Amino acid sequence: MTSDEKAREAGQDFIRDIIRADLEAGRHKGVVTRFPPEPNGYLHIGHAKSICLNFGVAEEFGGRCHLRFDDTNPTREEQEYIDAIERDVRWLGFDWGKHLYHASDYFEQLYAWAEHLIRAGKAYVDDQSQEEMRASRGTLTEPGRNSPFRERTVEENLDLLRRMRAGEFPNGARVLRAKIDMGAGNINLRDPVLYRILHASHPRTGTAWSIYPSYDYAHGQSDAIEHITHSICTLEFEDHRPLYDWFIENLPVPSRPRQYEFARLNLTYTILSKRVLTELVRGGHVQGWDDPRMPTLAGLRRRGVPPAALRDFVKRIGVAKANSIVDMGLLEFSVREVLNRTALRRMAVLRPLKVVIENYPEGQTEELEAANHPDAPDAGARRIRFGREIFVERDDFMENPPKKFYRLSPGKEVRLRYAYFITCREVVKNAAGEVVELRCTYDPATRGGNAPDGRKVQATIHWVSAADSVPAEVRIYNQLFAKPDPDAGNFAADLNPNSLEVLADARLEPALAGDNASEPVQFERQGYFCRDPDSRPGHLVFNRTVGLRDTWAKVAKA
RNA sequence: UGGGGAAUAGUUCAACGGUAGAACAGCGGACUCUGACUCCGUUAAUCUAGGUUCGAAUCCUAGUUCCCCAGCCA
Repeated sequence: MTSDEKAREAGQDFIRDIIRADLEAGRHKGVVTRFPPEPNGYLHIGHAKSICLNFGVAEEFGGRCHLRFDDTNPTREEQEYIDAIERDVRWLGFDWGKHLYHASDYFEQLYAWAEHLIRAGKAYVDDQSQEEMRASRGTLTEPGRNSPFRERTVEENLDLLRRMRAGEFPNGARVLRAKIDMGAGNINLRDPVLYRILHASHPRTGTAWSIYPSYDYAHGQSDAIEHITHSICTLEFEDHRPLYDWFIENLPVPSRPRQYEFARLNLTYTILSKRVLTELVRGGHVQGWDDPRMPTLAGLRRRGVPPAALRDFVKRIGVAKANSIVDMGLLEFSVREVLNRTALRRMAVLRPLKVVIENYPEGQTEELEAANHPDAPDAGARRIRFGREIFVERDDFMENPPKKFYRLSPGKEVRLRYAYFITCREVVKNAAGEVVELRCTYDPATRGGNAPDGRKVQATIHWVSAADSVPAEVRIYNQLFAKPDPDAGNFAADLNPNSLEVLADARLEPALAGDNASEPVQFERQGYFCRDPDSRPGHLVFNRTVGLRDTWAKVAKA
């Protein structure tokens, strides 16, 4: 596909409309975007929306997208996060090529521009304490007051800034502020801070600096240095745009980027806030950043969500300026959509119920053929061993079934997938009255699953051989939060106590012990699963990525 | 009560003065060796009130509701 074709196929959101118009008007030769994470946490699905937008737009319009770390605050940034972010962006399917940058790459230039602003009388060093600054900033409805240090001479400001840089003052002693308008309705324009003193070691610049630029001061100028054409960010930065523009207009920057804002992603039953996700990890509410219940890319990956599903999801939700909350069900749809096409089929019994086939000769076994993917003959088939004793799913048997229950019950005949028709003859219970075993008979004429006499069964159920299946632990994940709109301010109260369900006694068909560990599989009639890295020889662990759509569950509930 | 934004089916997004459309969800049906997949059908929306216009979701006016901003976080 040529880039013209790609551009035509590009989505129809307002960002792409703007870019299309800019290109047609000749305002830019090409489009350059950037994804600018701060390395203070792991990326989550909300970032995936931004990554797909920035990299997607660049690709569609034949431009490029930079990965730039917004590493201006060494007190909360770590190398671990830098590594994780690079890994996650790559995993999502995007490549920044040689365009890996850091705001810290520009510290020297940013500093030079700070002196430039001082010389132009547009910045000054303020000695007020943090409390004094807060008090003089005014409120949402009242204007602020000018700092008593606002009219220092250029020489004094230059001297103080240089000594700030040299590390002569303790943290918090002074800041460099832009001289804009303490009476502005937009609080971001009330002499914002450009530099603060931070005696902290930076992952990249070490202890070379004792002052660090603020986001507002660093971001736009970094964009300009990289010749970013469209600087796409989220809605909360909308009222920073006048400040973004002020710096660009008052500094001799090499290009003229423009900022555009879109609504960040919100998803039901989860919280997309780095602060909350960090607390979930640090507070031990989850096992780590890659806990499969986490909406982090690392968590989704471990859960078995394919990157293609995330990209599909992002395409479906669109890009707009209205705050919204996307139904988690839509993500699940995208996951099933991709996995249904790609995942090989296997049989696994999550909650085993033993079945003895009374008329099947003792000691005899045989091999039956099962398709790896019924809709994709190219995927081939594997052979599975059948014998006198098998396991079926407990949920597939009911002693006193309601009318619409098609599966096994006393006297009822069903098909064992790829095997035989069996009929339930007897129910064996323990002293507590619990069903512990089913005695069934099979029809040898139905080998492979078809009756020569053409008779039908209402249900086909999955099974595994008792002798040949392998034990496994299966982890079922439910929503991390019990409410569709958990309170980020008090998230612990809304946690779902049943977000993790461990099934310790599952039985898998043996192929699953040998299959390529990273491949997703469908456990027939149940859902999509993947092997968890916790697996060890002799102890397999599988994660449920997402269940199959379950119409029966709805019928049963009604 | 300052500044900045946003309001269209249950949800998310289109429609850019000319028949309000899609996806997901829902409902009904067909098919089926997965109660899956697939296919068919179907319910369902322009925040309110005025105005401009032959014609308004779209333009104007007034209002309503919701979101963001008072870090030396990003």
